[in-house]
Amino acid sequence: MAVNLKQLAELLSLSQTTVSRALNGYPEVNAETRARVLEAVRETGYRPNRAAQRLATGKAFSIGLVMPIASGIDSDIHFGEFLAGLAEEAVEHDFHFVLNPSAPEDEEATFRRLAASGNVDAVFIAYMRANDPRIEMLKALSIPFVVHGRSIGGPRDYPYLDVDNTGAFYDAARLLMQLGHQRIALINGPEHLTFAIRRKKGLMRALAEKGFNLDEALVHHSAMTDEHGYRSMQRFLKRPNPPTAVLCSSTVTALGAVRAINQAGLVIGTDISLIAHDDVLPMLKPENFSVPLTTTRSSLRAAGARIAKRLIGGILDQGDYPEQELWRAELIVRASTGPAPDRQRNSGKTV
Amino acid sequence: MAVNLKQLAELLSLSQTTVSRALNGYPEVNAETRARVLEAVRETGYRPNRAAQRLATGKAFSIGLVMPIASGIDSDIHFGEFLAGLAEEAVEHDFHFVLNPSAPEDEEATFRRLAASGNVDAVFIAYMRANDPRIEMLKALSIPFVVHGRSIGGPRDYPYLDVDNTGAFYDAARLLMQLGHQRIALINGPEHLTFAIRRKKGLMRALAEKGFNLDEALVHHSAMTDEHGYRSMQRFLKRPNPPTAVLCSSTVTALGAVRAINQAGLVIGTDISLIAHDDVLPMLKPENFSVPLTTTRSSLRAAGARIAKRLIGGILDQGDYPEQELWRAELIVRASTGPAPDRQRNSGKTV
DNA sequence: AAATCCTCCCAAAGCGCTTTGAGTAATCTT
DNA sequence: AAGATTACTCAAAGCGCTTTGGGAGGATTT
Repeated sequence: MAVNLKQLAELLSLSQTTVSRALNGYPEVNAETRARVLEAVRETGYRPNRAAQRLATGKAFSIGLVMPIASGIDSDIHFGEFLAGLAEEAVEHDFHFVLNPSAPEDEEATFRRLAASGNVDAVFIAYMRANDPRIEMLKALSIPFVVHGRSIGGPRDYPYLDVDNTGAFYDAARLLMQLGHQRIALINGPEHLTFAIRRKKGLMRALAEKGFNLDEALVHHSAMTDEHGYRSMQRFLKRPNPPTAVLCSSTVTALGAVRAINQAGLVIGTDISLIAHDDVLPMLKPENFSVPLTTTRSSLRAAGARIAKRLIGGILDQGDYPEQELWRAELIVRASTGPAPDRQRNSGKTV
Repeated sequence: MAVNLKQLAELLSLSQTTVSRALNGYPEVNAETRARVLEAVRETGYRPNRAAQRLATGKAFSIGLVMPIASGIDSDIHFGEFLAGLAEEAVEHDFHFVLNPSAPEDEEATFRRLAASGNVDAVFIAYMRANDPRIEMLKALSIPFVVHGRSIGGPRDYPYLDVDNTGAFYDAARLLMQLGHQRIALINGPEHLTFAIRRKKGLMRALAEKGFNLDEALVHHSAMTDEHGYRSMQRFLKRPNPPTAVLCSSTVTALGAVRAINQAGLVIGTDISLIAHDDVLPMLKPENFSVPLTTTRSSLRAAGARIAKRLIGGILDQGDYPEQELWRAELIVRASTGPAPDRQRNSGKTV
């Protein structure tokens, strides 16, 4: 059924060498010949045998994934979505994964083993922490890698793809402040993860610009679940001087927050404004909330696909990708943001 | 650095053939010689080159995973936990994964491509539905597979690993009924998935044995999130004749249910009993609930590891595993179950 | 003592690709 | 017109393993 290179060469009355070169884009082959080869490939459905390629090139055509299994980092919905993006792109290029569940304390050994095994050409890491030791580790092992996120502190010259979390939450906060909000709460992700640190920073920056300080009591850090969103919001609302607006690190936490707000009898977009970061989770669209959510949007799945693309491009020496990418999140205004209640009354008077 | 077979053979003054046979457990090699080989392997740290093995044997040493990305099936915490088990075992045997995200409508094409690619020796599937078409599909493609769960209807002779969900919830319900409960609610998983169907059946069976009927109003189906657990429980409690006990399909939904119960001012284990199915999620231990939960326990991670073991064993023609396994869940009684309120009053009188 | 059978080991072929090192014909220099 | 380039193409060597088809030597049979 399946043809191999030898048969294909025979069919074309060419040598294997030439066919191989034609396929792999080497320059020393006639354009016309290359076209003939490509045509034959199409007709026969020829697919190079990966095992043979592996053996001949020494490349593994697979990428390593070290899955943190710490109790803090749940392999949650966000991770699954990201993984889907990675896998989508990988499957396209016929790349495999080596999944390595690893407790944080075994991480170094896991990386070492992975690098030594020759089973992967590159690895991917995420869930960056401040001064994350993994970057140095991977550099020392001199195995190509791309990280999703960025460390804070430590080396600066390493390949990453990150969302401009500071910018996203700065933009969001600024919008809220333009609407007159001053007491802005933050339902953030786990405290030690850099994306959460940066989001908080974005909020602080926006506040500082207008001469305000962040009230630490209005910042909660936790895993990004509905439940935590609910509890955090509830606690905010119980305060003597509750916030008039809230930023959520995920539409998942927003779900809980919205519930708490509704339960308190408040109207979103009027009594309280809410902006969530939208990872573009297929089952949780901000436009489907009872009050459509204003969001900072950046697709996790797209990030996964992009990282896979870079990883694979690097392994295949093809395509030229920037080493460091910072994606800007889009601020999309929907109905969950409105003028701050005080100001609303004011403007009512002046009109 | 890394030795290969040739060097190892030279070192031992043996032929590659003999060394290879010694390593792969062929009988025609002297026990003493084999011991020498094994010793040399230990000393040199020899690891066979997987690419070469692939090429020589035609095996891929990797297993395919078709990840459903339907909006109903979130790649949730349960899936991550299962995957960790799979991966743990796979990494042990140096097996790779081919992750295939696929929408349900593309499933067949995905399987077909996967089977034709020769990139995997076997595939794994889960989230069984009633009359699940995938079993026939995989049989037709004659690619080895193991399913997590069981279909209902359709062929019966296929390899699976399942938890006795009917039995688990039967046992749980029976315990409740022995405690005097008669109105038992069920917070179940998605309605179309077979594990949910079976759990409901287990409850019905226990009720029927004592001449009771299941009140359909006391059964809710949904994705197993905290939020859904909360809402379901809340709705149950609002009913004119609320249940005295509830079964939860996951400790995740139990989390929400417990919250709703507390909020209603009821005491778990006294006013209302609760039994949850415990998948042994590391971050959600039933014994850590404010009132430790009575559970039916069966580790998802262990199931993942077991399936990987069977898949790999089958590929390597080693080890003899049963084709069909039905794991019995343990019923572990903790503090969340107690006598039904009515009966409690009665016994109060009689004592 | 010859014939047969094990037991243990080996040389060599082959898996399907990439890559090295040449080689041929056509084109360009001088 | 001879030598130097250029543009294509090829044969063959490997990559590191498994597996086929023997084959030597000792033990067992007849």
